[in-house]
Amino acid sequence: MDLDQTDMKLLKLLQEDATLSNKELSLKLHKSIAAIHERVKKLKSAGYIKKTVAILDRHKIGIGLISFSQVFLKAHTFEVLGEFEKEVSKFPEVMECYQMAGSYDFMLRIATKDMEAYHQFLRHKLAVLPHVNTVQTYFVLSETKSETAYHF
Amino acid sequence: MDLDQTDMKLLKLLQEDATLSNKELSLKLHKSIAAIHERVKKLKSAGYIKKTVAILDRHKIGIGLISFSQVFLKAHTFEVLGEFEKEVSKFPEVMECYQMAGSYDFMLRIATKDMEAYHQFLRHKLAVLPHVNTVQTYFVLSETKSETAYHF
DNA sequence: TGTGAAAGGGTTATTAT
DNA sequence: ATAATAACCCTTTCACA
Repeated sequence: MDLDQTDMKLLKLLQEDATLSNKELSLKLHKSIAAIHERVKKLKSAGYIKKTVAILDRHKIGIGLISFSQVFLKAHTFEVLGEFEKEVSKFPEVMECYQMAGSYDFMLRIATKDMEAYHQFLRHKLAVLPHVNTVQTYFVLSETKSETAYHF
Repeated sequence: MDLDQTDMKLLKLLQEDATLSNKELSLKLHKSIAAIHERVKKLKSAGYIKKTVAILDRHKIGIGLISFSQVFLKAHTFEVLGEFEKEVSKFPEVMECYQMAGSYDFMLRIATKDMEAYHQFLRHKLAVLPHVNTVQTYFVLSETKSETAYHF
C-alpha cells in the first residue's frame, strides 16, 4: 500500500488526536466523509495504525517512578537473548524493552509506584532471571517531553 | 477526585483500546451506558485521561532508527537546565526528554528515518545547542516490547 | 451516582458517478 | 477513487429514582 499526501496527513492528525471524527477530518482535509472513512479503514487494516489508546497521567494513577535499566547478559547466543526477551516482556513493570547496539545488551523502560516498588521488582523479578549478568539503572527526575507521535 | 474500582477498570480498558464504545464498556463493567458516559467524561476533565492517540507502525512510515542519547551539560544552574530543556523539546526528532538522577544529565529518545538522518540531527541540531558538553548515543537494534499502558 | 428513554449526530454500507 | 443517500448505532442529555 502506497501513501499519498492525504493518507500521511490523516496519520499525522490521528496520532495527535484519535478522537477526531471522520466529519472533522473531512473538513480539515477537504475530502468527503466517505473518502475519509475508506482511507482510515485501509490504514487500519494495512497496519499503519496499530491501535488507538488513551494516554493516562501516570502521577494521578500512582506511577511515581520511571527508570531506565541497562542489562548485560552472561552470554549472547540466540537462545539466551530470546529467552531473556521472552521472560522480561512478561513483567508488567517493563513498558519497553530494546536490544541495543554498543556496550550493553538491553535497555528497559520501567514504571513503578515508587523506589520501594522498583527495589522489589529488581530483587525478585529482574535480577533473578537466569541469564542476567549486571543491571545498571538510572532514575528519572523529571519528564520534560513525552510524545507518542512520530514526525515524518 | 477519588477513583473507585469501576473508574480504574475504565482507565485500564481505555489505555489498551480507546475505540471501545460506551456501550461495550457498559457491558464489560455491568453499568448503564449513561453511567459509563458520565464517568469517562469526568476522567477526561479531571486529567486522568490526557489524550487519546493512534499508535502508528514506525517502520511503515519510514522511522527506521530509534536511539537513546545521554547528554551531559557544561553547567547545572537552573537557567542552563531550563534552557536546554526548552530548546531540545522543540526538535521533532526528540520524542522523549528526561532529566536523570545519576551520572548523566538528560536522556533523550530520538526517532529518525535512518542513521544518516540521526547524524544530521546530531551535528546540526543537538550538538550545536549552547550548553551541551558531551552526547553519548546508543542505537536500538530491535524492539521487543513497546507499551503505552501502565499497570496499576 | 445510577437508570432508562428520547433526540441528535456520527458511522457505516450501498448506490451511482 | 469520490459523492450522496439512508439505515443504524452510538453519544448525549434529561427527568427521575
